[in-house]
Amino acid sequence: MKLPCPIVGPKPYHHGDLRRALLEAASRVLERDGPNALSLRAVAREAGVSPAAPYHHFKDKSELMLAISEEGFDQLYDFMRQSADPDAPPMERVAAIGVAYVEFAKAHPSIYRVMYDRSRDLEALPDKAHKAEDGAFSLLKKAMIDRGVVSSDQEVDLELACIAAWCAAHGLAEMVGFRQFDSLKAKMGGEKAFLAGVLSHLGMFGQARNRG
Amino acid sequence: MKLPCPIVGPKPYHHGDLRRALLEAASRVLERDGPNALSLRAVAREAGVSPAAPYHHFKDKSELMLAISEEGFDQLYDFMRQSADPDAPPMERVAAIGVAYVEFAKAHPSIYRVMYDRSRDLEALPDKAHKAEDGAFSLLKKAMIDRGVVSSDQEVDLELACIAAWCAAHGLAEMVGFRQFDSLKAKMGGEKAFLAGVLSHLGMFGQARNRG
DNA sequence: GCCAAATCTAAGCGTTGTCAAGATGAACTT
DNA sequence: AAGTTCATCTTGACAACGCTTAGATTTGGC
Repeated sequence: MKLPCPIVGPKPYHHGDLRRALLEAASRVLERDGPNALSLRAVAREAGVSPAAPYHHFKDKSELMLAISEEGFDQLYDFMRQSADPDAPPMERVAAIGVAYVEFAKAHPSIYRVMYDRSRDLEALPDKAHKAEDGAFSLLKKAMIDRGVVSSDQEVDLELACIAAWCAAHGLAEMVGFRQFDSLKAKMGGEKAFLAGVLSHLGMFGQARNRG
Repeated sequence: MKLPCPIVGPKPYHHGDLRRALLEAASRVLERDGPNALSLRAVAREAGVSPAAPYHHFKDKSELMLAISEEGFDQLYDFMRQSADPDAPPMERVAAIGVAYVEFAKAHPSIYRVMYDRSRDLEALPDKAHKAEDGAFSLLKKAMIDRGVVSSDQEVDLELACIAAWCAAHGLAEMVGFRQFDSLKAKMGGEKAFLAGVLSHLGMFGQARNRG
């Protein structure tokens, strides 16, 4: 019984494309049962294959997780790009990128967990996400250049500004859901206002900083 | 064979104080074998008891991890406090707190991992770390007040500034070790300069922002 | 049509978190 | 001082996990 899968990549043997199917199964498990339930066996079960089948497409569990993580970074980049209107003023564009980053993490918390669990294990972001010419990092870099944040040492300072922005967005993305902030969110009239308020305090995102 | 443990709390029965011993064993395992090796059984093994013994002191694994996490936040606070000279200018004090935060995470990466793995699972920081009158968060708050960052809506804006700072420090702490930044660190002449550079871009830490 | 390679299954190893049942020994009662 | 109580710890077991090996099955190339 061969599954009809006309858009086959380099691995259209028995199953059709088990590698692709596993990644989609993983995504389903992640959305349904959360990141703690994402075991290699659970993914295989969800895809309808034996627990050992994934080992023909991924060296071990951590390589599967890495692939899931990389897909997540791709999706994150897509969302950031489509949120950053290239015709908008650079200031707004940078802010839009920051908001998009945090909103993605909030909309897909399980994926985001896996993305950074892997990155912390490997002590690096996926090269695809960071180095790629059309990756998320270079999107931010271009917006930063347009905004003109550089000072004396342009090359280094630009890089630093982007890294600082990424770190700030990541920290906020991981902590924005913490219950300690609930009362403040309520006091501000919603999480959206809270988010904008915090971002306004983070240098590179904040045109709102001198509004008070 | 009773262990001599004169400073007994409410549980000085067979072992002496297994709860304390387990936390110390966990700390040893963490430093020696890293966060991925921190299993309930490994901790019990390190403490020299059976795998089921911890269940008389912790409801389940996640409660053990939470206790470890809370101890970590205590240590973090101690380090932040002793790094923030109360007689220093408020500006420097805030910056010192930020540097201390990141340096703690860098010095004890395994503990820091457990601290935030638990927090993410529970979607909250330990109440002890956040609410306590003498906790790390209120230390930051006081320094922020002295520095005078508040704008129109003082109460809310102060809270936002502290949250933003915490998020930024956390993001930086988790990402500062990523290998993608190695070349930039080298170009800047060391990780210390890199760290200061990034912090200077993060609004609430940066008196260096207008130095360029 | 056949062979070699690729793919998947079956079975099993060692480990993990967790639980129920029993052994142990300190503390309280009388 | 003996016996009871009860928190503490051990033993043994279970299901689920990551991973490995051996074998069955299908595919593509000759």
